[in-house]
Amino acid sequence: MAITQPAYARVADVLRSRINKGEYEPGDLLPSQRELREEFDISTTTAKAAIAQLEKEGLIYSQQGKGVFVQTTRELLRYTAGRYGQGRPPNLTEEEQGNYAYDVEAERRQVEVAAGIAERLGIEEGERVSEAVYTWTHEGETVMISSQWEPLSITGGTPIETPASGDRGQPDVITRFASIGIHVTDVREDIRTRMPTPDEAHRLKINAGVPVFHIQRTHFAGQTAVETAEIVMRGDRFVLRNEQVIPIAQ
Amino acid sequence: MAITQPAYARVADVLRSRINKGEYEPGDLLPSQRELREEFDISTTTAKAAIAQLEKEGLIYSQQGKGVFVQTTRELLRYTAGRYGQGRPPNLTEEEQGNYAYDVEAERRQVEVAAGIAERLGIEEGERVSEAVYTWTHEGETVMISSQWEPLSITGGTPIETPASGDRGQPDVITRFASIGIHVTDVREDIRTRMPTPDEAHRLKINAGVPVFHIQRTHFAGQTAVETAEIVMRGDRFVLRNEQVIPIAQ
DNA sequence: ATAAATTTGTTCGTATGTATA
DNA sequence: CTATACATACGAACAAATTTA
Repeated sequence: MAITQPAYARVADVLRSRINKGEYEPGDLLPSQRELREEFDISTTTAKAAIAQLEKEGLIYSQQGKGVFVQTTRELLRYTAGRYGQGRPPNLTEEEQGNYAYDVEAERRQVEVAAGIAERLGIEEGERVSEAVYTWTHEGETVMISSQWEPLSITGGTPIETPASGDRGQPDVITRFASIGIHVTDVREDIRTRMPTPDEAHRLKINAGVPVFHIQRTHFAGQTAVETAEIVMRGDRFVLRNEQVIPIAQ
Repeated sequence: MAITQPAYARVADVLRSRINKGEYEPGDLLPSQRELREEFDISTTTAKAAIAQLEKEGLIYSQQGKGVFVQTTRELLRYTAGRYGQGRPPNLTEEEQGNYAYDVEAERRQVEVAAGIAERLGIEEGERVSEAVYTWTHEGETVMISSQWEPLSITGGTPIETPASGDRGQPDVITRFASIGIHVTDVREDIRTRMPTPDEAHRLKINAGVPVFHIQRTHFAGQTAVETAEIVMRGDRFVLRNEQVIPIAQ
């Protein structure tokens, strides 16, 4: 039971319902602050507060000099779990295949491992690891950034010492390690969601009100961690899909 | 190359670095707006802008009359994919087991199915379905809300016509359907992240700057969808974990 | 190509309301 | 009851980005 709603909330409600009814479609320009002042007989401050409210909800975003727009949420499909690093899922339509056409830029170096990563790899802090930083773009848009670490005690001196990008730009950890006789038995992923850091928001050109997926992934060969990665994905461009086949007998 | 940073951004940077350095810990009270005005020689507006910036990043939240606090991010572990509806994962520590102690409140009714849900169930809009709405609480805190639909053309007249909550409050779809001779073969989940709607923010008592996981799950028996659900989880309380076992032979 | 107009971004100051200690 | 804290709201001015004339 709201006693009396603040003016900015009332204006936000009206705009939100217009968006939900489709009066303003994704990408459309919303009324300017001046128009809101006149239509609702409110001050600049209140108009800005209404805009800020809908920005926090991720419904709209504003651009200086241009105006306020309804968020677009073009989604790419991405498979989680066993699908990571194993290329595209099977049986995709042509349109879906386009969604898997990434461009990847990579930077690779050898460094001393930081504490948190060392723990995930089960090695001592300061040990040498290969580090690779990837930037994934789709249709000119940066949609994902990731970092990857592998202990040089495992890959050092082998042909896979330097992490490589596969055909589709997707570094296939399992195949790479298999090539030196190490068979990955498990992949674990912890998936979180949060708002981007200022740096991430800048690199991913994320609009206000858009969260990110943050995935920590580790490949295991038996009890030994052979690779771990941090993956940050735009929350408005990805759907993580899990498909699990249930064994027939209980 | 930032030419000159706005005053509010500079203040936000200082506060953010204090939080990251641990000078303010989760739950701690930050300086009041009056103190910020004095410390940084800024106006009310600028102090509020700095606070708003860090709220958008999900680092802090404010409470009228009390002050501004560093966000706490107590996490519950939750398994995705095949784990849904199959109880707790095995081999949990005592602490982790506590994380699975949910209380569930359920409302159940029979309704005519809406368009979107009908499509996912592969039935006609307006067909009769059972609908169940669950509210999941953990230590007195609402952490998840979900809705579940099953076609009455499948379950109507059977002992499982009314969706039931299992031992741990987790309705076990696979076991329930098995009891009437229907064997679930696949579970599909599409996982999205977004900011909560005002209604969700209210029901989940979510602080500013905290996104939610939004999961659409469907259970299939062969080609037939037998159940579908919408699940909304607090993004600051859940980690979705995937563990995938890789077959030995390629 | 330039200038003017439009729009959002930043910042100031002030006043009042509401929740909490 | 009082003081403190954040929330809401008004008005004004200038800056920065963009569009329009």
